[in-house]
Amino acid sequence: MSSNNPVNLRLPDGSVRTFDKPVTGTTLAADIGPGLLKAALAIKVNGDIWDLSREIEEDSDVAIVTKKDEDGLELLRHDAAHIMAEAVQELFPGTQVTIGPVIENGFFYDFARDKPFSDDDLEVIEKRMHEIVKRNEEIIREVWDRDEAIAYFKKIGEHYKAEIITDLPEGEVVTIYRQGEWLDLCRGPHLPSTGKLGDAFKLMKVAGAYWRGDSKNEMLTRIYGTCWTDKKELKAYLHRLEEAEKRDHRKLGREMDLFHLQEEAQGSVFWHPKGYTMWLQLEKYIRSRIQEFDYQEVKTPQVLDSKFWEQSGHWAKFRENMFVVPDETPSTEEGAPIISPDAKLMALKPMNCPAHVQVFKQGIKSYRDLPIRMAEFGCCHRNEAHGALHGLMRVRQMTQDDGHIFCREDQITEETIKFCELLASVYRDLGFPEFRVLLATRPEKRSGTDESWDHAEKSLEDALKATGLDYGFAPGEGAFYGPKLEFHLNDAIGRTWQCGTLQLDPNMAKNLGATYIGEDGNKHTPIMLHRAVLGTLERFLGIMIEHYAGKVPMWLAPVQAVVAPITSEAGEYAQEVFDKMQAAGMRVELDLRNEKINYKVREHSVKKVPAIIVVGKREAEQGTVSIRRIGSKDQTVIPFTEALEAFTKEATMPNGTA
RNA sequence: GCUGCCGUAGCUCAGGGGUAGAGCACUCCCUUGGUAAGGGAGAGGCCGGAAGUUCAAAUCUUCUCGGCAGCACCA
Repeated sequence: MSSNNPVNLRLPDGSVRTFDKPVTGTTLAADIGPGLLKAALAIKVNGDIWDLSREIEEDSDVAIVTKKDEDGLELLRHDAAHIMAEAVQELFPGTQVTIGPVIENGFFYDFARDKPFSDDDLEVIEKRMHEIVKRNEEIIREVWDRDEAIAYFKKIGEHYKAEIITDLPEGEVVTIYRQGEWLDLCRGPHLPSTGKLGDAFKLMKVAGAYWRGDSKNEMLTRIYGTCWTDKKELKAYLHRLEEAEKRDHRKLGREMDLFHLQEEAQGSVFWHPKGYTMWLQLEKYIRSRIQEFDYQEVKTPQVLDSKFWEQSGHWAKFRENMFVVPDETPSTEEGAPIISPDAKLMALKPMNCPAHVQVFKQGIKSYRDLPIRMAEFGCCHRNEAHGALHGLMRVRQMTQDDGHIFCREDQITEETIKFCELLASVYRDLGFPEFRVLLATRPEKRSGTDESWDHAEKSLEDALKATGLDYGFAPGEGAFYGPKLEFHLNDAIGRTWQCGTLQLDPNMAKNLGATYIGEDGNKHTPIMLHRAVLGTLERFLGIMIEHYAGKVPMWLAPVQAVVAPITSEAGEYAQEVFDKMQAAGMRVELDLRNEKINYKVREHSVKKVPAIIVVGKREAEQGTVSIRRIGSKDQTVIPFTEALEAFTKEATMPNGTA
């Protein structure tokens, strides 16, 4: 078998096969067996995924990639994007292609076209994709000269592609993939032919997306698709999506009668009694937690003079997100403008920090006073873009579980560790043992010098390292006054939302003239740590509703139990049970309606009441209750006194507060 | 804010150039029924708003407001 230039390929099981040159992934797969040759999508060479047709020149560790591998699925999705692009360009000549990456569960491709695609186009495109798969076009990798490639794409009117190649780092190999008549610039790797994609894909939706993610650039039209290894998985995915939609907090909010939104107060929540009960419970819990961590709660003004915001830097960096309020008596004169053009301006606070600095500034502070941990359930208003609003997750009026830690430079690490400790234990208590941490660095629009940012970013990262948490980066995502840690949680359909945050701010206290007297007797500017554990009560409740699909823990549930007699015969006993539970401090309802027990059970189940307590003649005679828990079809019959004890225990907050 | 889609009773949705329908919810009546919808009767909308085309518009056109998804922005 060996010859002058043999290539040794070592398989994952450790066995080595030797081939004469030229050798490719296809050679290897064919050598192993016809079944694998058919299933092969690509080959992993020393950890990198290569096309099957690419020649392997040296001895390597290899593995054939099939659909069953995670890498294989990614290949399928990537090729689905390419095949979609081919279909689009066949059907809509003149459309330019830009980028088409793999994303979670699928792929997308951004196109430039005068008229954006509509939902109706998707069907046609999808049909053509299936045809391209049937054609089973061979996919061929070619290495092109950079300048030739640029010239070529310019010539055929693909200006975005030409721009992409132009911006490739020097020395990067320009590879082109050909499938049938069509070709695209791509790093690869790809399947050997379009037929390997199969039919487990579906185009999902059209959306606009800015070229290079910048709203100053032109908007492209993006087509999203999903792609799986087989139809069964595709179906399962679509089913999962449907199920997730049932957990949408906006839907559950209506069904459970928690809150509503209406256009006269866009982005601001009307909390109903039940929703506000949850709010109050959560607030009570977090309040007791911050007390435990030595925070002092304050309450500061809602409307402040614009000159105040000028000082804080908000006027320059944040004004477009602020609600401005004229400080003037509105004119009642017919036809006259309500507010004169030279009215003095105030603004609703978008953040609590400048107000907290004012509290700090009252009286002289010593270094011995630090750290000062000031907390506020601060109601803030931000004029968010219409398109950004989203149920409870993104609102215009929000209540943060805000806090500012005024500390010395040398206290940053300890305070960061303490905060992360608090946050992690709160998240654990609330059902989120896992969360994502990101370090967000300096944005384009910022105040403060580069030196102060260098320093702030470094000390925040050092402090973060000291917490031992795993973290990633969010470049350019910091607040305008400082870098921040972001703590993210997911909603029902996997979108991630920033909840908790810790922001290191070396600038604001200085801008607002806050100082303390140091050990040396001189004035120093305190460091401010802006921090929120939940982030906002609105968003966090939204996340919790989705996380628990409405079936929140009993301590948080607006109605903890419903007592439902089977017939009026047990009405008196039901009343007695109800009274005792209420007297024990539980949020309980009594359902005496003349309805069948089936009907009552169904209704309270839909409302996600944690416990339905059914009582009939038997229970009345024996002093028991029949308990049906939400999410279960079983019932347990136990003595009422026992049940009450268990319920009161369960209704206790995670940290033991009643 | 940008792109696409959508906007009919409280909710979910059907209809579609000749002045509007279903199920659930609501009100009343019958039913006292053992763990996710018992039966009957009734009330409720002028079809997001404005303008236009037409003998005639919820149905077509334009504009506008709002919702949803994505993008951008952000807790």
